[in-house]
Amino acid sequence: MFADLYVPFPVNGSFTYGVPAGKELLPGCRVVVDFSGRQTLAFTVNVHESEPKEYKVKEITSVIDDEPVFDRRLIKLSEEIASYYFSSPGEVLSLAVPSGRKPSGRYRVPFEKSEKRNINLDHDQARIYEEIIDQYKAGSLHHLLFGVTGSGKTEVYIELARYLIERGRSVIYLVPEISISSQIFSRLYNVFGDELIIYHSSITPNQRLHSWNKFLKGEARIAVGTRSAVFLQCPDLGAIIVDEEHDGSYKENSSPRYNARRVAFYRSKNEKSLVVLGSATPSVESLYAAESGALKLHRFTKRFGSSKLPEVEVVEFNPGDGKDYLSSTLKLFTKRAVDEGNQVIYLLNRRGFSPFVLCNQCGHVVECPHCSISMNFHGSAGLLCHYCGMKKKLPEVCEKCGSDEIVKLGSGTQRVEDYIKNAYRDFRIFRLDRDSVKKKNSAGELVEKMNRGEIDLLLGTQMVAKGFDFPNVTVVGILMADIGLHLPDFRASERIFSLLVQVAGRSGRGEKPGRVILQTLNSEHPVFRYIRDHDYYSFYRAELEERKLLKYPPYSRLVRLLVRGHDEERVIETVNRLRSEIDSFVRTSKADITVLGPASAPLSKIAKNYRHHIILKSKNTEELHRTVAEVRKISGTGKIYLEIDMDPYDLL
DNA sequence: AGCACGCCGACT
DNA sequence: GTCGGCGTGCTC
Repeated sequence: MFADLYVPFPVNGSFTYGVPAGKELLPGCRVVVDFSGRQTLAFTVNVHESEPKEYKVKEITSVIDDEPVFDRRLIKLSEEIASYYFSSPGEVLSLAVPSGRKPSGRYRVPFEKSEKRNINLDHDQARIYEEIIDQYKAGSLHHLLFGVTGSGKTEVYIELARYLIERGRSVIYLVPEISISSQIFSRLYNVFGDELIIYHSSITPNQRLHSWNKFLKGEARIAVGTRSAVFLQCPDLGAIIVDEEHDGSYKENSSPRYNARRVAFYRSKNEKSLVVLGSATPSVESLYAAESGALKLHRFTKRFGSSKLPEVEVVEFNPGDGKDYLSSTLKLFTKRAVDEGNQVIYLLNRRGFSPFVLCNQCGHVVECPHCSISMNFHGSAGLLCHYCGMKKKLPEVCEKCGSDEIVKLGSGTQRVEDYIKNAYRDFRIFRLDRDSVKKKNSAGELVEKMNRGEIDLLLGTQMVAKGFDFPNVTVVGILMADIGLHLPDFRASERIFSLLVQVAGRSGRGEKPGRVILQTLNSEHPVFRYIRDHDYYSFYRAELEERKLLKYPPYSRLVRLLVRGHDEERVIETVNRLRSEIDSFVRTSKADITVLGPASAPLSKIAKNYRHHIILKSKNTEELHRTVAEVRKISGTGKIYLEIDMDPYDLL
């Protein structure tokens, strides 16, 4: 017996190994083999009796699974995804299939199970639910739910899932990475109980395998998870729901650089399943697709029940470096809200104390020695690089001129936490950011404390913006709305717009009306006007106009070719060679492709790697693919690496 | 991805 | 004359 295997390396095609005598092996099982001198995991795609003539086969070292953990559908999907993203099927499979060896460990839900709650859809929700079911029966598989924050998309997802599960089908419910701390897990658990599995990166490999198998066998019919849950196997896939579909965390940031949203459409094509995207701020691409008819658009006209959208006030405010972070308007509304027993959320989208440490004499900024990034002051933890994690002590004198006038500029959540604890002495204040979460299970603890009303003011980074549903929050303060708006990236406005709309939407979700105070250095900026007016469409139109002018998505497709390495000269030499290779291919093949660069990437150095990139733009996906396939052999040699990013999320 | 093979420069 | 840089190709 022989087996054709995919190995988790960027190699094309499968490799044939001998099955040990007396061993049973089925396609879909994982094995361990010696591949060019290394013991490696491999994936069985085919078992047969024909011995290869041209080479001598090696024998499989060991078989991991008695029963298959994937089938033909996942093999086909991994081939499609590999070819779209310039990866290999084995690499996709090693990402898709859990790495655990023995399925074990029930996943303990970190929350209490309440009795199953019946959901009553309101008029809007019921209308949209019926619409989707009708269109689904008529053969429309692709849908976009567009509803303001708090309009109750979740209930529609749940009812759709229930409809499909009752008909013996399975449902995958994707959430952004950040929502691990959100309440969606307990909410679904309360509806579906043991029919639900949870699948995200912070459960152990063996737990992942356990959940994978439950879903594979149909013992659980609904799976909620992050990006990689899009690959879960089941007997009959009914739908993939992509909540907060605009979110960047659906895009994988290392090879294979897939976008789970796109994978959902591949699966839909192969398995005839529904795809339901949903957002209060749909990505420009998705709304554009809906307008051109590729997706069915379903609009909620208002918030769920009696709650109204919060009133947004844009306040021109300059914190004047640490003198004051709060405008009098924000202070006023905050105090009033807490006095009335309500809760307040402040967003400050920057961690740490200060993003810059510099010398007042010569202006020298302390940078990470491995990245082209200023180091962030984190109080007693010293200096921290937010890109590579490098830590360093705060220098007592300037590294350059020896002056002892070291100043810290700008402000992050930790510094502002100190400030507001002083400003509101009797408030119970909680900080939520990556640094505070690391310490303890603060996310779960936070949700409980917020629900019990033991927190008056929650301050945090973008983590506070997503997935929380606290009915007593009536005031949201956005402390420095400008942060991130001017990043050199074509999606910068879109990211800030959706972040600010999301956080604004945390306010006034219950009976009481909500208010948002948006503090900015430039209240004239159109993005803030759109947010104030809850006017997604004007934002969208303006953004489309810009994208059209610059031929960015959705008017083109992008590929980013990034060359990186420790030796900058060789990086530049390689990227230049790449460019001339592209030019000559584009010239001879007459491909309709715009080539930008090479240029140093905005983050010109990360973790000792210098980064230079070339951007390809085209309407023609096939020509893009052919061009990249042709030039990728100019890949890194030695310690120079070429990263190919199809449909990049950012260009930083 | 990792590794062996193989071809041209500056050196004990 | 060799050591060693890195470009090329292979791995069942």
